[in-house]
Amino acid sequence: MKTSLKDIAETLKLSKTTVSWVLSGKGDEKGISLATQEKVFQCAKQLNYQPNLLARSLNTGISGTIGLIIPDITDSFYSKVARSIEMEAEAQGYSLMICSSESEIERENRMIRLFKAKQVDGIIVAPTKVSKIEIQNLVKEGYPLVLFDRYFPEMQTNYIIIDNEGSSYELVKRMIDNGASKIAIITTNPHLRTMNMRREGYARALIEANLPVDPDLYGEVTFVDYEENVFKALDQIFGKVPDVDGFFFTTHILALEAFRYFYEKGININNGYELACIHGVSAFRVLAPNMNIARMPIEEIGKNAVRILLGDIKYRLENSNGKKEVETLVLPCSLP
Amino acid sequence: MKTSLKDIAETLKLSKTTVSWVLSGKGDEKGISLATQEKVFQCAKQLNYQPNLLARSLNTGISGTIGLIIPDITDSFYSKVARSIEMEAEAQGYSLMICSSESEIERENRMIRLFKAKQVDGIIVAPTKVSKIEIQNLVKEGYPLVLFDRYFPEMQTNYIIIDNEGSSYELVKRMIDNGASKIAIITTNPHLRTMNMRREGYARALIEANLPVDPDLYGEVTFVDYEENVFKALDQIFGKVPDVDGFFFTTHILALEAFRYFYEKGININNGYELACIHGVSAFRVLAPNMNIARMPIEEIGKNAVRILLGDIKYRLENSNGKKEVETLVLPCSLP
DNA sequence: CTGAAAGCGCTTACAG
DNA sequence: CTGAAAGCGCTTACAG
Repeated sequence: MKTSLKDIAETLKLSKTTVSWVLSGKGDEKGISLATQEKVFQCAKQLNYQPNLLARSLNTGISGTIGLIIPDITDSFYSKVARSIEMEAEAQGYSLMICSSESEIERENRMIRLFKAKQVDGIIVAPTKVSKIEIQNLVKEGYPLVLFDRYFPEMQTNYIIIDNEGSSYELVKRMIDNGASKIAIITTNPHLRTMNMRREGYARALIEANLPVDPDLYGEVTFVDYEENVFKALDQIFGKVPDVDGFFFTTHILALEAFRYFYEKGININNGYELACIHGVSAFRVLAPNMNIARMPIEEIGKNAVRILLGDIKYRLENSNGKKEVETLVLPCSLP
Repeated sequence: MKTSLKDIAETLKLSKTTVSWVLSGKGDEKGISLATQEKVFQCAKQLNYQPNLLARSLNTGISGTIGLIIPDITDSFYSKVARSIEMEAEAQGYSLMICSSESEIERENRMIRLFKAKQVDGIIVAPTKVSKIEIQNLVKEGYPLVLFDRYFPEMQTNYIIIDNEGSSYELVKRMIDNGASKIAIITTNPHLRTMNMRREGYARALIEANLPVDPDLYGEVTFVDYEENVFKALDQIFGKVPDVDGFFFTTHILALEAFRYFYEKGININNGYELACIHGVSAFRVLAPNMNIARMPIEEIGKNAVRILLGDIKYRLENSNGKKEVETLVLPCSLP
């Protein structure tokens, strides 16, 4: 049913070699007569020939596919980066396989193994918490790899992160400049370096302004059941510091939940409070038009991830197994 | 560097056949001695053998991969369905390739061709407006295919949609029951059957309640630059019908934009207005806690899409080229 | 200007 | 109980 090179070769009484060369655009280079080339193209079109990319990949060792693993495809940050990566990869002639790890370490490891088995040329991953085993294997094998959003300082890998500390610092500084002095931080997953840095930026801004880093203004929320836990954390903060006058949210998810809290408690958060959040979603334009938002450089992340990965892939092709030195990028957020 | 079946066979002085059988779990069935099996497993583990799935697929004609094409991966509806499909596919032993068509017909066609070239076993697609050529080809070839969200009545395909007319009717009925009588509809892409059905449901509810279907309450927004166009549509409606008392949004995207409008104009939409929307996003819980929302049966869509697709795939394997009759599903939304 | 042959890494009748 | 061989659909030296 499906037509193959062989079918074309047989109908035209040519060799598969010739057909393959013509179809892959090497006709002129290989000095194949225009007449023959024309015949081949004609026949291919007529039989509706579609090359079997699997066979090609098996032969060349190049799949033309890169793998992307993100914690959650429904998270607006990750899905936007995914789109950016898809567009960039496509522009470079690569296709993309996307998988969610669901923040489960075992899923992440499984996905990496799957990608390798499917012979993807390289992998981009926003690693989940403590993910290690398979990422370590990738590093050991010199498999083209780019991490983003999170990274492991003890591992020699390419990575792209945002300037978590600096962005947080700038956000909190703006809140202070606008008059806030009792600024709470609502954060999660403190074991993540990412979150640590955000907390540090927050603290630096406070200290610089001679404000205390008050533990009573620290709201930490476990990620499971975060809906409920955001409420608890806010209850506590309002209990201990009733005149709190600012909130710094380390993620948009926490902020959205907090807005639900404010709404339910009848707190008009857009009046008398300073707000800040890392990463913005469209609902914020309505919910809190004045919130200070550090906008993620989505396009930059996507473009650079693909660029670095393809660089590694190319390098590896040319210097079999040679290991290129890693590239690390700390991108600034755009601030108000 | 990478170990293959051959490497194991050679180190163990066995044939590739034996090794392949053992590793694919057919050792007992083929009567291979436990001693040999043990040796093979040992060696595979030691050499860190990972089968090349490309080679297997080329041989068996089964890639174990299904392709998914959605208009926009950053849209919360589509990304949630994507996640549901990914989970369900994985549970069935399939992996998933996701691509966005970006609502561009040429991209969609290209993606379908790519999927075929990569030999995916079947394709799930939420088609874009007028997409046809390649989908028609798929149908003609009997390629396993499931459409969702949108479909083409003139084509014999599996599809899963929600009950657009019924859900819209129910939503508008609730608004009327709650006292609204001048209900505007804000909609887009009127050439889509989906949107047409939603408008028809809206009209039926009005007519049933002896309310006029007032053209002045009809707000149609082109999808490009919809931000701006939502504002224009609302301006017009308020201009012509100042005492409008309800808004039915046919998509969450339009509603979000409208909330921005209400906010900017200082209209307290949660007071004196009835609201309804097809598909809910988390921000609505804060922006409009009383809005009537028809919740999409995300899990149902995902599960059924995979079930139907795998059914087709299996059927086709067993009856080469036989065409199974198509399955069409109209799922209800859950209503308030 | 064109072709025969080997090989990518698997699986699977067929044979003993 | 195990193996030699063909084949999936390509690409690419090598040869003429």
